[in-house]
Amino acid sequence: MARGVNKVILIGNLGKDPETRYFPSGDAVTNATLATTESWKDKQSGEMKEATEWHNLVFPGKLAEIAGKYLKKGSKVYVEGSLRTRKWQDKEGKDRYTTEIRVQDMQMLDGKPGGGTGNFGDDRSGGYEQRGGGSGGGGYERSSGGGRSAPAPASAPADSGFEDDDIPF
Amino acid sequence: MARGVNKVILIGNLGKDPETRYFPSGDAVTNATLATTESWKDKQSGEMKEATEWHNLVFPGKLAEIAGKYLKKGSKVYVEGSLRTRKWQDKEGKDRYTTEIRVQDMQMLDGKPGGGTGNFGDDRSGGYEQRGGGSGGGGYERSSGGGRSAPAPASAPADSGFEDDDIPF
Amino acid sequence: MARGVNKVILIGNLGKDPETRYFPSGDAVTNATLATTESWKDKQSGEMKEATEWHNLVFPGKLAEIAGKYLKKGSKVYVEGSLRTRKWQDKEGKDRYTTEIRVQDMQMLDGKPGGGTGNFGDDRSGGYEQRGGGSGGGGYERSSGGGRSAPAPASAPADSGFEDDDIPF
Amino acid sequence: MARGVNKVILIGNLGKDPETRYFPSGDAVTNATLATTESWKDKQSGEMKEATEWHNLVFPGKLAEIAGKYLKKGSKVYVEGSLRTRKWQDKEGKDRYTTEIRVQDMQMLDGKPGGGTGNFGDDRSGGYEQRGGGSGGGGYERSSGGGRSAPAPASAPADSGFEDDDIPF
DNA sequence: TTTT
DNA sequence: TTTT
Repeated sequence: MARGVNKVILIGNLGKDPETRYFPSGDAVTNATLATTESWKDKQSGEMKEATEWHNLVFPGKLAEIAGKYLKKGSKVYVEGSLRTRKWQDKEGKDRYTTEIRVQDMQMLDGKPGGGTGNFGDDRSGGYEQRGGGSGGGGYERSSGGGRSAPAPASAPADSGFEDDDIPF
Repeated sequence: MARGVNKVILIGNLGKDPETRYFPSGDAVTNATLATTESWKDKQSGEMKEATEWHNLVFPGKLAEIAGKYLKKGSKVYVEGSLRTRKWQDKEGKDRYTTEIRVQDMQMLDGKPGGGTGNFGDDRSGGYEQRGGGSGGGGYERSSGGGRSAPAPASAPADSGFEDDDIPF
Repeated sequence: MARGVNKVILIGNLGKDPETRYFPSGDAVTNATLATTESWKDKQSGEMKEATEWHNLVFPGKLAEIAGKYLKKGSKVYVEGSLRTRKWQDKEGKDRYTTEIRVQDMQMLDGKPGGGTGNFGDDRSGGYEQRGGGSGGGGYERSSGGGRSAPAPASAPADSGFEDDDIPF
Repeated sequence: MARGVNKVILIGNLGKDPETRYFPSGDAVTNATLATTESWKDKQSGEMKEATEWHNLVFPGKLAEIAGKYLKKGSKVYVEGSLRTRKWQDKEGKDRYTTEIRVQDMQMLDGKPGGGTGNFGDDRSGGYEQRGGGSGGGGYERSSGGGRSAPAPASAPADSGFEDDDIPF
């Protein structure tokens, strides 16, 4: 449950290759930075201005592996997630805060590079009567099935899938 | 998987009490209509205009039961879902189409009436390391468990976890 | 003003070339259909299923011209807008209803074709101190100004435009 | 124009009364903090956990005045905006970063207290044929008309209407 | 640090 | 610091 709504939707490009770390538990987490740029005409000077915003993305669980595998520097991606401000200490022991986007859904928007444009996340835009666990799982099986290097990934629930134990992410 | 994004976010009031139907399978589906109103000043006349849009909501699975139980005519609610246009035949056998919002998340926004403001849906805005099944599951179990009249509903995944108590995310 | 929230976010591909109509007033409106596809593994059979949803897009005002000019069959696009169900009469004079997405923001997601990936709409993600009226205006003027074939479109507010007094909305 | 999408949607309660500052230019900016809370059942212990996320809201321009006037500690509110990470220096001159939500639309969700549930922002969910300039302005006129202290605010564009100088927010 |  |  949640009291409130905490939702972020971003489309942008990754600033560098994502980095994946593994916990002792075997869980993975992938970090990436995503840029969104906006431009506008300055009211005074009339000249074009531009500003880029950098977002810290955190891909949990299965998305971590997908992101780590298919995304790279420059990748254009749609992500949906929630905001979380994490507290940490700098070298002097002072409290610092970093706001991150916990990704819950992602969709690759690049045209081709072995790419595909699958939605990787807990997207349940779909049916509810006869589905196996979120609208995600299946697509990936299809695309990755065969154990090849998966040239065209599809999608997976962020963390759904009760019987999805055969899903490789 | 999904190729593309199909997302709807609405806040409005229900036009009448929701109606819940049960399938032979035991699954429930609740239908409701939600109004969003906008007003504007007419350019020509300068007078205020107002238009109300009615949305057909379909609550699948567990959300069906929650919606049927806690929502009523006039309830203010936040819903997140996806669009689906359903084809059907009228009496003359002609094809007709109705566009519905398949609700995946909902949040009651009314103040008090036995109410609460829980997020009922597959909201996973939250953690992924140590959670019991999406931010939804627990709350719902808690609130509905016991079969009482549940004065303070909490939340439930849209279509996840019937057997979610052991799900590691 | 609006009482409520009525928001739609879609990413998909156009089913055919958009069609632009002009009103006597000179205002343009462009219609297009956008597909979002989802797939899932059938619970019973275990086989992959797939369903495509078609959305009726309506681009008002300046977006109409941009959409008519830069989008074509197959274009991948992000749109943000609101739902509106329009009533009309069929040949027998019977009431029919069609639900459309009134586009307020759009972003082309295709890689290259003279394209660009500009956000065309009333995106004001940006500054507020020194802007001219929505982060859009400039881009659009820039890209459309001159009447050239505008190889690299940029963006325009859906209905901002300080000097937009000729726009009927 | 914008390359990318940078969108945040929040529903929560204000942690304290908003604070409004005025620039020499006369422009106002209001700051507020908004809490979103989620709860979940701990995987291990099975007990309920709860975490609250605090968001720094920045209401620019006209929204600043509305927020400063109608919102207060505890107010439940819907906001839509974009993320911006602001750089600043602490006492030691070290770079620090704070992520804020630049509010572009807001909607009060409290029932009554002098309140109203108007959408305050650049919501253009609405018509385009005969509108006066964004779905915002008008509503407010209506509700505030009379010059009273405006017990039931309505709505206003976030940053539209330069000639809206007659609009009291 | 990305993209256009 | 809010809310339930």
